Amino acid sequence: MKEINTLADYMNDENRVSPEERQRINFEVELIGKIIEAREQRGYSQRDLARLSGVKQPAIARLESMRSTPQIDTVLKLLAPLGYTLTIVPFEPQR
Amino acid sequence: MKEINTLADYMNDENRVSPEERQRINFEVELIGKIIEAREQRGYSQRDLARLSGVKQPAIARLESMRSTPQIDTVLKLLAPLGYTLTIVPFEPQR
DNA sequence: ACAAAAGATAACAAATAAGTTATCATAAAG
DNA sequence: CTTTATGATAACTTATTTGTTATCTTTTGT
Repeated sequence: MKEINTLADYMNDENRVSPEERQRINFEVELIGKIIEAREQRGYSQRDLARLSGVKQPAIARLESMRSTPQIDTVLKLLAPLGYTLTIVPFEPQR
Repeated sequence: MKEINTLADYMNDENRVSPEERQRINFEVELIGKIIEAREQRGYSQRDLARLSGVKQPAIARLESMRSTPQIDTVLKLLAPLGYTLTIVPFEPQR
């Protein structure tokens, strides 16, 4: 039985987290990070971004603290005023 | 008053659809198209993809006919077995 | 010390995505 | 013609997101 001490250990354990699931979680973390980073870089408060995106401040707060899994249109509404969008790209499950 | 005859006319009318909203709708259409296309290219039925992704067949059918706005994790679950994922990229609202 | 702004959160309602189960119509295959 | 596979859909439940409104705490700036 492999020792699991950290979250990284857990995430990298093939028997517990599949490459697909890891990819998905990584993307979600990256996405939230990017939104927070871009928002702060532009000097926007959550309320500013709420006004610009049409998504309400409590929803932004929930999302930024990863207590919800947003719908795709919510994500795009938030990214747009931050100067980002999403694209679909090929993905090789790295073995 | 500008004449609106087709959906394209409507979508391209700056006074009705903002660049951000157009971008968002374009992405969602592209996404659905890609999922259908990739699924069929691989010879997968909706039931096949349901088994591979963990998303149920009725949910896939609703999504493919654009009668729902999926959550981001649902999108990623569907894209993974099709060999795709999402990335965040800069977006210039074209004037 | 005070005021203002920020992020977090609580509590509830409204909306909707997703699961569940079953069935239907259609098309393809035998 | 019958069977089989497929996509669509119906009906209902469950789970979750989002909106709404309000408040709280903390931080920042004066």
